[in-house]
Amino acid sequence: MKVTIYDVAKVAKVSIATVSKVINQTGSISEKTRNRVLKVMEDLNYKPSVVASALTGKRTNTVGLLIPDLANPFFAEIARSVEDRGHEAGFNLMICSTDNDPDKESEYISLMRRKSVDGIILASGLISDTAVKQLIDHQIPVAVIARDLPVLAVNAVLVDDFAGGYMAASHLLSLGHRRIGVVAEDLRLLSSQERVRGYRHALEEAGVAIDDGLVRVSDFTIEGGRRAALELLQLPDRPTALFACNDLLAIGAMRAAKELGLAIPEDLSVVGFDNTILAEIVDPGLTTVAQPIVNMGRQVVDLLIEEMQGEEKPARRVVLLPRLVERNSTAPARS
Amino acid sequence: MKVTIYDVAKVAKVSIATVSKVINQTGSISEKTRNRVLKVMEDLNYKPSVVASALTGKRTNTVGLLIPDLANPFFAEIARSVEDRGHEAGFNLMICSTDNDPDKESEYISLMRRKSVDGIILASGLISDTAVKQLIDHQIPVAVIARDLPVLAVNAVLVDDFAGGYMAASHLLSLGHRRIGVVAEDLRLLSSQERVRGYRHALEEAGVAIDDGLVRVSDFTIEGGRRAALELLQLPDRPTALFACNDLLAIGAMRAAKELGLAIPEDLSVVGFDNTILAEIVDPGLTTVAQPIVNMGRQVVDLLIEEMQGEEKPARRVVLLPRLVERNSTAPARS
DNA sequence: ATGAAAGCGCTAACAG
DNA sequence: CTGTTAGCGCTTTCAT
Repeated sequence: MKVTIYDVAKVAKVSIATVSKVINQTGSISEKTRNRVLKVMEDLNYKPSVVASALTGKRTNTVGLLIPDLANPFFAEIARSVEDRGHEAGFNLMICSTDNDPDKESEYISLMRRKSVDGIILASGLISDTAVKQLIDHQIPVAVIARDLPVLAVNAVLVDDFAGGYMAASHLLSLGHRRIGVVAEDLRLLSSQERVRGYRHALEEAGVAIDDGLVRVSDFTIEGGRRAALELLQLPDRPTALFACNDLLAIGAMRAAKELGLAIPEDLSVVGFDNTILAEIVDPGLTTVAQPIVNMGRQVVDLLIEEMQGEEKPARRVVLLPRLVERNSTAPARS
Repeated sequence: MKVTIYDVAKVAKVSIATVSKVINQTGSISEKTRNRVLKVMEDLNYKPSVVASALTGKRTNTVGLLIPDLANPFFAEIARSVEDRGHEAGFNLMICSTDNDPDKESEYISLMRRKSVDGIILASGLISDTAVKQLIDHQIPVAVIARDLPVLAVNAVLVDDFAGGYMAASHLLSLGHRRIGVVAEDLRLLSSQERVRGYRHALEEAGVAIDDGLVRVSDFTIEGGRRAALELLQLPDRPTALFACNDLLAIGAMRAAKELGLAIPEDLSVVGFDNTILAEIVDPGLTTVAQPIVNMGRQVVDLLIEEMQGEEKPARRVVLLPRLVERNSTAPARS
């Protein structure tokens, strides 16, 4: 059978309270007793039950992480950085992939509550405001990463998506491109809207007319990016550059170009977003707007921890600046 | 405050036992009472505490997943497939990245026990036999994926690594290559050894002399693969083909080739292992030995579930056959 | 069909 | 410094 605090107490000839105290380093215990208890715990290979201690109101030392898709390198990298920081802070991650499905999101949030996680980190997209509000109302620490929930007072860390879109477009403009297509993610995501807005702003600023036909909405997959790009590239007056709102889409766009016999960057420039490992690996290397993933991971965890410690600070939004990483998928427009 | 079973009982004017019974669909409850209780649970937005119910001996509906690195696409894909199947079966994943560090592995295993997971899936490499044996002794369901622990009676699903290595080498041999280098993973991993053994076997069978200098051990990173390949490619009589024991290493090898001005596949053929998304994305497309990741994920979960249901079947090893996916990184050797 | 009560393993007063 | 005891929220006999 499982060895419990009672077993330890019995063998060490003390009360369970004493054992509890040495486990938690609370109260005051004589050196001698402590060592005896410690030894017995060792001998019996005793592992205090987190479940039991949680029931008395202590932490579970696990936090939930909701992301759209673990198999998507961007989110896998986010998850890893959150995990690392979490490990330092002493907790584990319960990870759930939602596929950006609001039903799954609600289901998982509810599940996390039932499992008494100490907090929840949200990277998944469409979470309904009410679901999040419920968490807040129930005092469950929440922090958001790589997504914005502007209406709610929630701790969040994200990049300036507007600036990112602006940087991408400006880069292409500075290379002389004038017809710049966009392969956007699901526009229900605020971050997507912002990226497109940044793009638009750059164009306006440069005095380039905006052609709404040049913006195509896609899903989150390479295949989706490919299809959207295919449409754009078969337009009568095809764009000479494409801004894809994430690296996966950008790769799909590169595929589309290849199919149509367009060379990158000679015939078509492409810029992505995220700077995942994929951007580094495709050929030609993908010029992309980098999110500081590791840093973002650290920061959400830190925000969450503050919250878990009950500090009643007002919610903060940490907005990091993205950075353009130039590789070889962009070049001057042909004159 | 949190709403408990007592609150529900009070409002519904029944005992907590009755509420418990409607929650768990046990005992027999009149239609009328059931509906009343259900309604109250709804109204109060009551969520039964998994922690409390676990303390009474029921499942936590969470299983631990130990992998080397969540940011590694192969393991991220494994994790996702395990998660999906787990979701169907009603449980969540607690995911831990171990970096193949035995200390972390033990630490995490111990932690999972403290947290009363219902079972553990191991994909991490070096887990000491004693750690696993402890789990088995304590009747904790364990299943292994993509790794072999041959000494122990543990449920496992893995590909035939030997066959995979053999396929990779045979493919290169059939293209006329005779000097075939190997970029191996950490040889403490049985799977690595097997892949190399398969390679050796293919060479022997083909009557090609084996040159141990052609096998370089690396870590799990692109950079490691690059370095190892660089050494191999600078050998006086350099290999015309490379077998890299995973896709990441293969990509490193491709980088090395590029640095040395070698064209792939004209000057150098490269084959990888795993068939992650990376193999599809690099240019040229990487010929690689595919592991049926999704299928593997399903199968471990199913094995684990059998175990959790207490079926005292002897441990099974499901060995799947890998499959060579030919892309454009391999070509006939120059004559 | 329903309820009373004894735990599950641990924590936290409180008493001594 | 150490022990007694009352919960934490739920499950499960066992009565009724």
